Amino acid sequence: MANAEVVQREKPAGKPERRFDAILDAAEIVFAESGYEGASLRKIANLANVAQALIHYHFKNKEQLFEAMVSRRSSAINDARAEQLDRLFAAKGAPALEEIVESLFRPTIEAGRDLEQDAGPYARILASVANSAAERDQALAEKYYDPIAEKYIAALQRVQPALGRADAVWAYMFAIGVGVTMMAKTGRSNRLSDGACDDGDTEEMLGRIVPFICGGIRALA
Amino acid sequence: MANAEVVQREKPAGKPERRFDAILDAAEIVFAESGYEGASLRKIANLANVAQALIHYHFKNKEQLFEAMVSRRSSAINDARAEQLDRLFAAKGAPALEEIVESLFRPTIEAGRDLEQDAGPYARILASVANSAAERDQALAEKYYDPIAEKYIAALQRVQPALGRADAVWAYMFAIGVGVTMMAKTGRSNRLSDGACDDGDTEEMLGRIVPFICGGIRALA
DNA sequence: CAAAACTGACTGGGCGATCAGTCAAGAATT
DNA sequence: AATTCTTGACTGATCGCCCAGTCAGTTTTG
Repeated sequence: MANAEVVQREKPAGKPERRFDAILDAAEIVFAESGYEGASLRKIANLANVAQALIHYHFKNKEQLFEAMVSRRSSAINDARAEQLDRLFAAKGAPALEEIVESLFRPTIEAGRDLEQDAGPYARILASVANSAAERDQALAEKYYDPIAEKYIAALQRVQPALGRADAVWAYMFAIGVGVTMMAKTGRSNRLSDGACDDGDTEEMLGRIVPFICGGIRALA
Repeated sequence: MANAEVVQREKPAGKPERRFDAILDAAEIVFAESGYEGASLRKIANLANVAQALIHYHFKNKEQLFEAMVSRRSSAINDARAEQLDRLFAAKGAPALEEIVESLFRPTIEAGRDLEQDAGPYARILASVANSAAERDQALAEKYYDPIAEKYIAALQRVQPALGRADAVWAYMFAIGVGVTMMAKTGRSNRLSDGACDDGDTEEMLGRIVPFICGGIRALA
């Protein structure tokens, strides 16, 4: 899995929409609500209004469909992250810690905007991949998320020079832990607060997550 | 599901080990490594050296087996938490924030000690339940973890009076987010740090998690 | 000897995957 | 300009497998 390249047929750029993307959109929704094992290719094909065999035609098998879906979203998210990070360091030599942390989460929130109004189902998939010890999920995390993680760890050390390399890694992991859990929007905070803490209100949530994480990082430094 | 009581046969207390617990132990391992959907009763029965039908005899079906497993561990963990929390407030009127946060995590770490040396597979199950939006998982979180959450939210407000109710709920959610992700021990921090940050070394990890979370909470207050 | 613990054989159903084809559309041939 | 050819997109039917759950019957235990 780790070394298996995703073989995707290239799709004609501006051409009249193949069902390729429709399958990925459906996969995102079904995988998000049922998990990898719980999701069935039948449900995905049905939601995409497509014969089940077409999934195998485009993506070979379930595992590669899953990877193609992760690849599509993670590329969009991590490109946006890298761009924001570069811009922050280009504009001023030393951006605020808050700006870096915010640039870590905002692209994930906006990743699902094209499908629906909220952060979308992908955040839940991300949460399950990030928290899973399964070989398949770890391989995906390594392939699609470790490179950007390196950049953020370095960035944290630049703006908080008191932070050792190990502490910067811990800090990054903790930050991802908070972010990923909250983005999954389980509705638990709403329940525990009688509605006062709405995890569907991403702006309000981000307004608490960012200072929390920055406070935590400064405490480590 | 939310209202379905778990019907468990009571087992004779000190009696010669029924296979009841052997099934739960096996379930813990198999559910942890494959998730709810991915786990099969056949694998569990096999690991427990038991006929598959015995699982149905003791637990009725897969869902109730899962709940029984969560119930067993969460009771042990949350009883220990409640006890430590009470002791902290009984000993001195105002315990340190650090002590409260530590009492939140240590029982989870020690929960798997009887099965093997490390925090055990249950932490991974906990992570998947906590981060899942599936109705089944949310119902379990509400039933088995919301009561202790209330206690911790109140405790946080007592030692940090500047913290409003909503902020205390956010703080608790963020703390759980960090803890649950890190306890799942995916090995990602080891990979990102070239071994410097070992998520298997629970003591070292806890030594970073506690100050991080306390720093975050103080930043919110 | 009765009740509880436990088993092996079985069932129906959903699963991922395969395969032989249909179909539309652009390219090549006439 | 009308034709056949080629190719990539797509489908319906089907296969074998593994799943959760059932049940009639056997063993163990108090």
